Amino acid sequence: MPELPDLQVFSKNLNSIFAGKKLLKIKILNTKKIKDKPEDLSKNLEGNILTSVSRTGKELRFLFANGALLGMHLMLHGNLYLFEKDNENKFTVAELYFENKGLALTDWQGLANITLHPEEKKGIDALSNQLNYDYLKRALQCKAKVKNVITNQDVIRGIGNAYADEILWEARISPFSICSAISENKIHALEKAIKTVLKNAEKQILKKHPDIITGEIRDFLKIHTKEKDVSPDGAVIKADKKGGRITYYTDEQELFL
DNA sequence: ACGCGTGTTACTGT
DNA sequence: GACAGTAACACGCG
Repeated sequence: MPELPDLQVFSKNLNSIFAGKKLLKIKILNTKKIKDKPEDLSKNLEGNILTSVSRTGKELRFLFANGALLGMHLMLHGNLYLFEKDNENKFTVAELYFENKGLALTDWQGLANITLHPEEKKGIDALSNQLNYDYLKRALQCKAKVKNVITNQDVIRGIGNAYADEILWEARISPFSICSAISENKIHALEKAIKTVLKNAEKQILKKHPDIITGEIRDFLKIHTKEKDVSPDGAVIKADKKGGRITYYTDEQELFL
């Protein structure tokens, strides 16, 4: 369920809890989406000290002192739970037993997963300094719709359906705009909106739920919510649904064709 | 009760 | 090839 700002907070909190601790055991309970063999995971990770937990795109990364890197993706429904001795959570995909506490990854669909040594993806993280005007300008040299491009993880990593709507409203760009038609001013606005929307969301989440490591907080979203009928400036919020995914937008957003 | 909802991949269609 | 759209994954929640 979570998007980048949630994951950013989770990674900080997981880092506080587990960095410097030794992983005693890793157990895989659902192998459906896990390509690594359980014995390979054990061999590479068990007995090693966790150096840090970080986030890149929508992926969490557990770096160990021996250089091993474990990627974790929560997908739509992944949840993380701490446990003391025994994990009793339903739909557990994997369990990590650290010396101080256990961490369980659950997902009723079984789609959340972990990957040993995840490959470097080609997209740039949404909060990276490399995501500047020049990069966006180049990325937008195409005929696709802007929302499809900014949620394409091969272009920008970390922006999902909900925050894409928030960002495009903040930049006052219609999600249906054709990328190559977007003005330079609006590309600058888009760059700024990506940073401000995501960073502000992280701040809001930290303020209300400083210790959170799972779930999603989005009660501060301005546009992508069915709770609201109008934008902060009073424009009617419209919804466009396709394939079970909803795009929320208003006529305040300039449409480039 | 039943519609919703976040991500990714694989596939079809234009 | 470029781009859009949809199903599948199979539950809890209100």
